[in-house]
Amino acid sequence: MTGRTRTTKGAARRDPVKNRERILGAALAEFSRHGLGGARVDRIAARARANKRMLYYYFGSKDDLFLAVLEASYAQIRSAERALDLEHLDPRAALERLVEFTWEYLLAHPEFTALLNSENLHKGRHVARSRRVRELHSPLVEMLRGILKRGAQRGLFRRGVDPAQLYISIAGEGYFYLSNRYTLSRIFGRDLMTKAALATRARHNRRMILDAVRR
Amino acid sequence: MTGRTRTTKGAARRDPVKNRERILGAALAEFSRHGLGGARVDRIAARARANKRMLYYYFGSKDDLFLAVLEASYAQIRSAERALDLEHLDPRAALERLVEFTWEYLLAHPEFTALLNSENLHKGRHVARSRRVRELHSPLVEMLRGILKRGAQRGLFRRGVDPAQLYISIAGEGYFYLSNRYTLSRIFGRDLMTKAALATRARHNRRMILDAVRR
Amino acid sequence: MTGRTRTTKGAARRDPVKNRERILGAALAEFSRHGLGGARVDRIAARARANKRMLYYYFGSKDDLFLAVLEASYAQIRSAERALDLEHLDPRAALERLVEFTWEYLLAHPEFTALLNSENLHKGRHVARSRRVRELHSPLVEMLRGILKRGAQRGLFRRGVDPAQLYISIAGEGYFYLSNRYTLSRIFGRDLMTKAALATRARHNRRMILDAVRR
Amino acid sequence: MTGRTRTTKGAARRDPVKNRERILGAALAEFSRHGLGGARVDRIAARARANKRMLYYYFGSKDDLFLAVLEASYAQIRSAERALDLEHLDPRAALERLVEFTWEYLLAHPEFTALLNSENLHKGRHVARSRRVRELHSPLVEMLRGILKRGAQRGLFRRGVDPAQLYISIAGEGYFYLSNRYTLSRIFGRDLMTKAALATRARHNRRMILDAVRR
DNA sequence: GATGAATGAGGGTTCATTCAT
DNA sequence: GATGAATGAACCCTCATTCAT
Repeated sequence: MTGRTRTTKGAARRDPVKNRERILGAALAEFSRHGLGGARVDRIAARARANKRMLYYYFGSKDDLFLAVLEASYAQIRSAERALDLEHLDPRAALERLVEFTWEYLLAHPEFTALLNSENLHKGRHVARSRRVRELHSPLVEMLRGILKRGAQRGLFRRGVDPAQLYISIAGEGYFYLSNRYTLSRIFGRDLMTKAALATRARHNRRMILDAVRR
Repeated sequence: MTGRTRTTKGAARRDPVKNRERILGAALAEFSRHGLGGARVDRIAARARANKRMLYYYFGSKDDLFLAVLEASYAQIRSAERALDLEHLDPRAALERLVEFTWEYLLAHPEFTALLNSENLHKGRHVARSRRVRELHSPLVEMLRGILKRGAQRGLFRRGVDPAQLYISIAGEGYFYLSNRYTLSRIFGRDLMTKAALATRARHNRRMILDAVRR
Repeated sequence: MTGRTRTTKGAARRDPVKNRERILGAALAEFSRHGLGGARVDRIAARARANKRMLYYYFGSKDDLFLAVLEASYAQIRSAERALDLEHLDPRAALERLVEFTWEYLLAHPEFTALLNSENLHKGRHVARSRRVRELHSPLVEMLRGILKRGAQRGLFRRGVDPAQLYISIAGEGYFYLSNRYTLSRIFGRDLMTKAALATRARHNRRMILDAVRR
Repeated sequence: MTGRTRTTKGAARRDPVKNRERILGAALAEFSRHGLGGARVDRIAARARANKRMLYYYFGSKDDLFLAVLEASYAQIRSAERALDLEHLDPRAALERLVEFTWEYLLAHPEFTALLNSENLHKGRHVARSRRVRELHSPLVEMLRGILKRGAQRGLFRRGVDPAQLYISIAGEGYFYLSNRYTLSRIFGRDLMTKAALATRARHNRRMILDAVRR
């Protein structure tokens, strides 16, 4: 008999924080792989090495869990965006960096795209009740506003570009290509996800956005 | 055949073609509303005023039905694309028309977007086994190639624009905005689907694409 | 345009007798492979290259079809039994021949065994309503009676052997071995259906029966 | 633990062992009555006063449940066989006892016969994947071997009788008669299951087997 | 005789969730 | 905090059968 009276079985027991996090991670994987409708509570619990009951204990319901996953995903991308340090770059370089960041984030986080598609399929009914998501507006729009302003002042960019519209274009360039990777690859008859194809697309994106602000 | 009465109970009986079509239409609605995983076979049957068994009689399985819906949707947009008559327009007008068409099609057919998202969530496993989808490549790429060529010859456009990449950008501009309408509206704190917002976006799209080919 | 106005498609159409027979043969295969409960009307129709409706046209129902199959199977074995010509053999040889015939028939017609098992699972409810089956009593019992009598008269066999009981033993020797071939092979850990194993069993059967009538 | 009341609704709740056993018992009844194909999961659940879901919780699938039933049935007969105490009996009495036991077991447990028929109809595909069934070989063969040896040593039985073949004959004598009780009764035109008929058959069996080992 | 289309009931199975401990 | 056992509704699919032609 040691001081431990309880035998744990692999997963960290009696560590609520880690348990919660493991469930959240498992849920992210499941929801992004199968969508909200196709996700299975059992699989989430199994993947998290947690009791199914715990899932309800921590999150209340499948829908609430989905929202929690969404919020965590938004928080993560916002955090990454905030880490961008563009002020010291010249406007063109800053804009390029922003385009690259967006592309690379979507490329590295296909779960995020999948999650957004699920949420929009359900008419945004989860984010609608989330104050947190509402507050997690992207800092990129404001960053863009600053870059555009600096660029215009220096005569590099044309005036009158709407940073919100441009932000949507920046995201859209990557989003459509990456989210629809399978159908597009099938229709074009070639793999859009090869290294070469991705590099080509990244170049195209940069050019598209820079051309959009050209004088 | 005279006008003999028919004892039907709502749906047109003994009209296989129409019954099949009704099922397909109901399935399109259901799949685009709830995704593949969330779609319910019972609801499709009910909406089609058909016996649930008929659905399997005609299509074999839920997955096969989903593929049939996808194929029909692709066929429809391809048909609409083919109806575009751009050769007689000057290159700039032709390009604008093409951008407008794409935007308007996505706007008018949100089911198509939803369907594509579902299919890509499932890694394109349905289109992968469809020869028909493979053959239904968009004529827009070739149209674009022609427009770009004419524009370059006349000195209106720069040379070297890849029509496939540009096609993806044209689609992407509208796709991201419309597909993510709910989350974006929530995050921006304003309705992106008002008449005014849509008009603004349409203008932005046209300009983006025209700027991309500018010399 | 030839004299034929109707195009047939493989199966002999407009030949009711053959169609009926093909259905019966397909049903025999299906029922013996899957049992009454596991048999599928669709598979029978497909195997018979017949329209499913025809099956009902000819036989009325799945149960009636099962009975028809049973009756045909009984008729066939009775016919084979009747073809046995044992009168001119000496009693021992006649008895051996009868044992061999029974063993070989069961070995060659596993469907018959399967059918009987199905029918007995259902408490004989099909044969109960069949006058034909009632009338198709085996001639073997009478043959046996004759053989036993001749053998006893010649002092070869003991008196008082009940031909009905002996008939059941003759059948039982083979039936249990062959009907339970899979479970027995599994439990004994060896294949009971090899040529050698079958020969050994056949020898054993003959000896068992001859020993049973020994003085 | 005091005598606190429990709110159950008929079946003993929260007693996994008993619930599992009740399901197994209900499944045995259903499978032996209707065969594997004809058995209904709903009926099993109803008979077990259990939720249909529990059946899958405990056994995984209908097929797995069928195997569990088979294994339990084999275990039961093996246990009964093992309880036979034949060593102290003289060889002839021991052999008679063994024949009687087999006959009486089959007579008392028609479900076992029905189960075996079902399993063999399906080509033994369940027992094939069961290690447990493989290990549950009958002790009767070894018992028989001992009896035959003792009998031969005392000059009561002939030498060279194969205990495995004889075991199959012992079982076969009863199996065919009892398993085919309905068809045989119909064909013979008399009830084979009356007390008198059964006694006659039991006598016949004993004699058959004893004659088979006679010198 | 023969056919494709249609049907309602029910098949086995799985769902998200909650109970009792 | 944590767990195995339990639940009813609903899932996709298939059944034997019949309709209209």
